[in-house]
Amino acid sequence: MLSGRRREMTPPLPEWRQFVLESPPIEHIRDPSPMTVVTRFAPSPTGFLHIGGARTALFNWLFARHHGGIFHLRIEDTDRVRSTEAAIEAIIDGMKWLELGWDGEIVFQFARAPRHAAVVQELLAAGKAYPCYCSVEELEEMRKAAMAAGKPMKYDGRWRDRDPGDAPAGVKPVIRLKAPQSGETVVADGVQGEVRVANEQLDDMVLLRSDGTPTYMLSVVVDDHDMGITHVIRGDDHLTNTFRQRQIYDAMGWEAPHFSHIPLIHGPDGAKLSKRHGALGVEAYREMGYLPEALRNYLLRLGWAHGDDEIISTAQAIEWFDLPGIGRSPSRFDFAKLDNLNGHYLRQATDADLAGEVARRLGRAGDAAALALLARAMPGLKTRAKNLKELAENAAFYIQARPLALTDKAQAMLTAPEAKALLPRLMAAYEAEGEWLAGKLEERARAFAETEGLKLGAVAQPLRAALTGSTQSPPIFEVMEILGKAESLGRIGDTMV
RNA sequence: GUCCCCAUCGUCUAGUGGCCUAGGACACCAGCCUCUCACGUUGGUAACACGGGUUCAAAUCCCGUUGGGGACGCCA
Repeated sequence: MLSGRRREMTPPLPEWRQFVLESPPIEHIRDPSPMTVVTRFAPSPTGFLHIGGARTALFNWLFARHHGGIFHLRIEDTDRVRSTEAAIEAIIDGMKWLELGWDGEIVFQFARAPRHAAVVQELLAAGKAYPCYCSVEELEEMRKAAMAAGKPMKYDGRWRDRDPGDAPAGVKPVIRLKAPQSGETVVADGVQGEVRVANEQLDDMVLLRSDGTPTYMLSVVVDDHDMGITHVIRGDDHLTNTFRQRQIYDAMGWEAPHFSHIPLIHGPDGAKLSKRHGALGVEAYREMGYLPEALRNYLLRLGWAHGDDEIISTAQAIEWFDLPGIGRSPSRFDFAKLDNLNGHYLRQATDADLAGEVARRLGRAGDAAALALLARAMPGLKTRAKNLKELAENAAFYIQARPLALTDKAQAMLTAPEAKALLPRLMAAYEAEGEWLAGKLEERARAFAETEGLKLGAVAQPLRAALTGSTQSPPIFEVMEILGKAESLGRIGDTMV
């Protein structure tokens, strides 16, 4: 494993750069203890950390934490064209926001390319790999012909046993694995069970590109082996890749890790997740006002179950998480359920934390007075919002400067003759109030309504419009207490000009 | 085209042959609470894709059909 000592020696560079500088690419970092569970999350930095990746990361993290093991983050940046630093940062920010901490330094796959190439040299020396000089045109023809003939689309192995002397001049070969041509390859999957495929279906995969860089198929195997990964938990889309990877493990005589392929997440329409529905980066969920603990709980329940339990704290999840609990069928992303869960965690959050978040969203981060006011208002506010964005919108009236902006409905209510007649007298009654407490204020409103021959609602609604600028708000007498006498009377007065 | 995987209420799921006239949660509908909107609470609608087997007994096991998904790159 990666040692803690190395971390202390690292220069003050961005955390995610450290491994690149510190790690000698050709080095075995296999954990000496075979009993320790080691998992990893290995995204490719070609985009943000999307929701499916976040769930994969969560499962790996939970599994490692459950077993007191190690969880690594590995950036699969071997595609130099599509990998970007912005994507790397987005992934790291996403992991941090979700509070999925990794152990050791981040492993950058591209930095280990020399090690990957060295493994291929071993394979070549052992006669388990060979150079192939096929052109992309030839390959394309092969695929077309195979499809037309109703056969699997694969490379036909024409350079497998050919004399290297036949090599066309000036062509750099790729290196392919000399894969078994008969029999079958079996994978015992932790989720899908035993899965097998006939080796005739598989072709001799490319290990090293003609420019000498390793392919994904090779890199994952070498890195997972070198990092001592014991359990690979990843998306279902890798299930068929596993057969090929298995062949590399076998060729090297390495023990393969235990695989678990979790079903993919689909959009609400059952189709592949697109940007239209859930395939947003986790930062988009943060922006929408979802809490990391809510998202974790939601993602956990999407594809994993522990009986009828729905609300599962992270501590509880670590205690309970296991492979048998993972479902085998794909699931759809459902914002309604996420909203419900988020509402739950929102109500659970402390008023101070919420006030801070709201103040930030309203551009009043450092405003101590606003913070204090919001914190006091939070109990009434947090049952009425399902996310932080909504919470901030609903809280805005508390800290807005007079005169208040009014919604159309509030405006209509205040311009109605009944209200115009009512408010001045009600205001006069409140000016006499000495104890500015919700209970007292309500008593006074009730008494006032009775003498006027009105229902309480007929008094409370205009009051609400005047004090909050809206027809919906927390209990209005609670609002008055929090706002204070001066501000309350001021707002009522504003409606009479 | 070839191979692989999947299939319980609208959605997430419980269920590992009898405890299931299928349970929970979200959503939805109705009631209660109530100064609005929420929260909370009570109740309700709603599913084992289809067809064959195996068995005394099948949502659960087997086969097929249909439907969905995934993989077949010198992408990851």
